[in-house]
This record gives sequence, structure tokens and C-alpha cells, in this order.
Amino acid sequence: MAEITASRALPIGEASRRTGVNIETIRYYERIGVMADPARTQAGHRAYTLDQIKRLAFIKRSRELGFSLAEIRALLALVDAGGATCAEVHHMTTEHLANVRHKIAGLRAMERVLKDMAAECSRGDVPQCPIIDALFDAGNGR
Amino acid sequence: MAEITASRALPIGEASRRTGVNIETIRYYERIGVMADPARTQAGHRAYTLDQIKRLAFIKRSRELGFSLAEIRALLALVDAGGATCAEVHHMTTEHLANVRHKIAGLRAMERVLKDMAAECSRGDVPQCPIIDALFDAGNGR
DNA sequence: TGTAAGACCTGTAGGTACTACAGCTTCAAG
DNA sequence: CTTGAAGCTGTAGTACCTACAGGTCTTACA
Repeated sequence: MAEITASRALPIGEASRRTGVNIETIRYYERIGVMADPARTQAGHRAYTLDQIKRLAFIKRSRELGFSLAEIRALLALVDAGGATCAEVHHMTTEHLANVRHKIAGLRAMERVLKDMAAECSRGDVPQCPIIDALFDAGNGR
Repeated sequence: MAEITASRALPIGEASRRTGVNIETIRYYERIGVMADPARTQAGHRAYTLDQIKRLAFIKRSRELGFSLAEIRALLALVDAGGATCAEVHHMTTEHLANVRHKIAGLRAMERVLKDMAAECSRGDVPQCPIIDALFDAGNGR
């Protein structure tokens, strides 16, 4: 943990502002090891290099695209090992894409059922509601 | 916690089989209060009525449709209060439907980006990968 | 130079929805 | 009577953070 000249080092708040990652989350990433321990100032404050901030932005972007931290860890390991071949990364990406598509299909099915349920509902002031009935009866084969 | 005649009471394993809800999950629902404490046999085993099993099926079905336990709690409270009017239930459902649609939109955007990234990738054995570049550069405005 | 606000530190607990034990007791069939 | 399945409680782990509490340090201004 070398100390770093002030000109290139940024405190955690600045890292947070630049990447949009919450300060607490940055510390969390450090704790679980997806971000390496940054250098510290003499007072013990974290000091980030621009490279580390780029890494943080990478994590943010990947999270936004729905990659799990485990997947991101794997991607970063590929990068760090220097042996990140296109083929490997492509494989991870398409696999993840398949997951996303699967989720979309599930949500679409959900959407259809919810829409149909809502459509059958009178929206009235009556205590009998077809939505509740649908939820109660579905698993019951009645 | 009245005891119940054996003829109408079902043990937790049977409740699990009939609803498809994991035994541990049933006990969890009890602990957090979405399922009421069931009657017990003299030995302390849980004994479920058919009504309680219907309630469990309701929860299962609602979870499958993406309702959170908090939302399900609210739905069940409406039912329990006897004042579950169609209008209230309809409101909760359409609100949830809006959530689902929002999630779908997010995942679609994700899908597009992932697809485009994957398309630009040569899948080759080279260490330069446009996917990694895209992930690194996006937040950076480079 | 003093001080007050703001940023930073560590460590822990909470939230969501489960799941998976460990270590024990009870039931049911042969 | 024994054995295996099913039940019990309680706790800890999963993923991904978020939110304190109770300190220290920096920075700007009077």
C-alpha cells in the first residue's frame, strides 16, 4: 500500500461522484475484494488512482447491464490475467444475454396474466374481486 | 392454537407437496407472519387446514407473479379485513403491472446493449476485446 | 489561530426472500 | 423393536447493498 502523490490521488467522495457508485458501496466492493485496497494518505484516507476509478466505472456499468458481482469478478480476473481473449468474454456475454432474455420472457408472461386479471376486474366497490379469486384458485385446480 | 382432528389436518410435508412451497419456506412465512401460526399436534408438529393451504397457494401464485412479500401481505390484509374491494385490489395490481413493465423495459435496453456488444466481438483468440473496451469506456466519456 | 462544517474512518446491523445446515425428537412400517 | 423418514428449533449463509453510531481529519472562513 504505497502512498501516492496528491496530484493523482482522489478521495473516496470524488471517486463516488465520478462513477456514480455510492461511497458505502465502494467500501463494500473493497471489503469483498472486487476492488483492490487503494493506497492511503497518512491520515488513513483512501486515495484512488484514475485507473482504479476506471475499474469502478467498469463495475458500475456491468452491474447496470445485470452482470452479477460473481460474473464481474470473473471478467475482471480475465482482464487482470492479461489473457482476456475475445472468445472467453464473448462466451460470458452471450450466456448472460440468454439469462436476460429468459427473464424478459418470464416477465412478459407475468405481464399478460396481470393484465388479464386487471381487465376482468370491475374496479367496483364490491367485496368480490376476480383478481383475488384468480390468485386463490390458480394453484387449486378448482 | 387449538388442536385439530386428524382427518382435516395435514402435516407440513403434505402442505409443501400440495402447494409446491418448500418446507423451510413455509416455516419462514410463519416466522415473518404472512402465514398464521398453524395448530399443532400433541407432539408439536404443525397441522394445516385446507384453508391455510389455499392461503399458501395464494402466496405462491402471487410470488410467481412477482408480487413482493410486502405486497402480498397487503393483499392478504385486505382479504382478512373482509373489505377487499375490487377497486383497491385493482389499484395494487395495476401498480404492480407498471413495475413489471418498467422492469421489462430495463431488461430490453440491457438486451440491446449486450447484443450489440456481442455482435462487435470477433470471438477470436486475440486479447483485445471490444466488449471489455465497451464496459471500460462507457462511464468514462473517452 | 480558532472553530465549525463537512468528509472520512471502522465496525456492525438491517433489508429481501429464501436456503441450508446441525442436532435433536417423533412417527410409521415391517 | 428397530430403522428411516419426517418433523422440530435455532442459527448462519446467500446476494447486494444501505444505514447507522461514534469516532477522526480536513478545509474554509472569520
